[in-house]
Amino acid sequence: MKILIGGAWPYTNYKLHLGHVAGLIGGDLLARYHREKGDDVIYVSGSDCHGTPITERAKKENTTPAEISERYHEGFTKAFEKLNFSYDLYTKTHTEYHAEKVKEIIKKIYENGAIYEKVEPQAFCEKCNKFMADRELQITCPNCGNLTKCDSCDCGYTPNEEDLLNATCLECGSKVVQKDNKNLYIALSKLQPQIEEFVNKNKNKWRANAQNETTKYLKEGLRDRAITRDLSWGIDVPVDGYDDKKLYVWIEAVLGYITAAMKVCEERGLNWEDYWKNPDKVYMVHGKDNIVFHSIIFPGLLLSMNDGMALPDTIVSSEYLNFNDEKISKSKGNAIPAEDLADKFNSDTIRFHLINNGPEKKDTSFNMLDYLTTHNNEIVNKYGNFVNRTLKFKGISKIPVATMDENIKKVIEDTYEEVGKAIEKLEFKDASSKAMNLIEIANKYYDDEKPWIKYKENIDEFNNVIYTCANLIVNISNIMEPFMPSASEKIRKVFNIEKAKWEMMILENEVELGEIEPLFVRYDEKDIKMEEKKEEVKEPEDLITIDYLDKIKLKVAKVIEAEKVEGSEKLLKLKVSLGNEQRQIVAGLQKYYAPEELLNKKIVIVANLKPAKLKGIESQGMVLAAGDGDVVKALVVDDAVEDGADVH
RNA sequence: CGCGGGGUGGAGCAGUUGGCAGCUCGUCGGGCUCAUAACCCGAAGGUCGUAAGUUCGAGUCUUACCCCCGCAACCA
Repeated sequence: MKILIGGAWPYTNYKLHLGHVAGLIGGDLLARYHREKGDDVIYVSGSDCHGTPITERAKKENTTPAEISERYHEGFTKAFEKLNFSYDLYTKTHTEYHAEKVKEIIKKIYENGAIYEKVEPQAFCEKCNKFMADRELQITCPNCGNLTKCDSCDCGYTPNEEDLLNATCLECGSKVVQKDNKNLYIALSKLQPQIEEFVNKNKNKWRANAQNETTKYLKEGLRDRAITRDLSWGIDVPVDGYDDKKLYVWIEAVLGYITAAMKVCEERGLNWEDYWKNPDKVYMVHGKDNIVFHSIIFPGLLLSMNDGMALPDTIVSSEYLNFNDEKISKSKGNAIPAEDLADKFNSDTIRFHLINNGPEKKDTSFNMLDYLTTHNNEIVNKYGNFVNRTLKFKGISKIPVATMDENIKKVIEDTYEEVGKAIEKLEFKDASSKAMNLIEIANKYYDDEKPWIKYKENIDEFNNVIYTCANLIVNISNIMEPFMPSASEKIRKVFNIEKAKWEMMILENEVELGEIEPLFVRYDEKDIKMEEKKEEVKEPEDLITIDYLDKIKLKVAKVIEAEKVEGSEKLLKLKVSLGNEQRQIVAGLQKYYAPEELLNKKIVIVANLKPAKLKGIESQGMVLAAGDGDVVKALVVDDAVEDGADVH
């Protein structure tokens, strides 16, 4: 069987966190399972490097989008390695190869007539000389009165077209104008019947959330979507007249499933078309926020290629993993970087815990204490200990070949079947529980047979029991391979087994037992206490993240008026110019400056500090100053710097 | 009346087409000594968010309400 598995491409503007892993681990589970079955698997993914958020981030950090995305791409790669993801290729969208292949595909779709040009008025900032996306604009929300980005307001209001007429550029603050802009659109509306047919055909193979979400969009009727953006960071548009634009990230990122598979095939001397045009199964593994891109946009592109491409028949979309019952978000500071956790704890048990407690059908919550419980009480105690009590049985140095218990043999066979079935039904939690169940049965068998008594009273019976237990271990390692690959590998080493297989394995030769290391090491509650504390504090007091720094908007302001505040010994009232706006600021500088001393100086202010009233006078910012005691001086900037300039 | 997901023993969850309410952890009691104080057995503990309805029978279907969470499409 030819199996294609595509894991979602994580976006390179933040570290890979446990939420991502919880959604993606299913892909690795499927890949390892199918490989054990002897299927021909191509499992790919990569980092999504392009798009607006990365560009914005780069600007703020005064670096290049390439630097930002590369930094995170490296982190992602390491995190996946540490968690034993078995991608055939983990690449990124910012490669020559991907760009070239994407351009070929888009060109083909354009030539097929499924991509067309449309001219529409769009917000344009004359000062920045560019077209603006909604998220790059701001307005005063007509609903709550606060300043907000134009894609949506915190109060829940979504600005409409009329509201946007008054929008200002988030970057320079000037009012935007409407100007005709041309973009390429993909004609999804025409594909409605084909996509509906595709969805209906595969409905029962998808996770329920994917079915629901997709049906919702289909019900509303598919809309054509722009596939180009006014950006400088991304993949060039392979159509004349679009030199100043790039392809929309989602369009090119999903094509990564194809380009990465092409690359794998190229390296292995295979024909990629054998896979993408005639696979037995195509799995797409991602979180619920990615559903429509995989269930509508990507199939839309595949159909538009009009080239016999297969469609993703199995959509494995997970819900969200929360942390301590809160949504994982970087602003809350509770996004545990996957790499850090993998460094400090056991990657196998992290995998197992995330699968066994994963957000399969609804959001679930992760916390360190639960993880510790899974690690110690489930895996160390049951799995680790079963292996240990068999292989380190006092007094024996080898496992003899004897007679296997028939009941146990049957149970093992059933477990292969049931766990396999559950995995194929995408019920990974159930699969993990059933696999674990075999280990519980193994421990029970051990206790029932009492080998420590048989060892003294009946050596033949003892040999049968210990041989049966050894066979249990070997088969458990096969069944657990998709969940906990490192432990399985350790077991294979002891038994000189080359490869995990999804089938009954019976030992044919006696096994010499050398120095056996424990499969897992127990953690103390103290180990995680440290972790939890650190996470709760979010960041140590003296270290802030770059994200935090981004929140503080520092600007250069020219003092145009300065006077003492009536009835105050400390305060000065200043009027400052930020170029396009003026502000009133009350600062505690009277002791250190005569008002006229400050006039015309260029100082630095915190521009987004919540306004406060001091002595009844509103202060719309804060002056930065240095020193304490008798010497305090405002930060003065060179005259060459423009009023209102960002400080970074 | 924007859309969606969810509320099941102390905790985390499973309950497919309605048919005596299950699993893991934790708690309590007992057993064992091969093993990483691990393993095995037994027990306690739930009026399945609330109210009404359909049905011989509802956690499972219908309606209303309460509470929690997520998403509102040029945002990955």
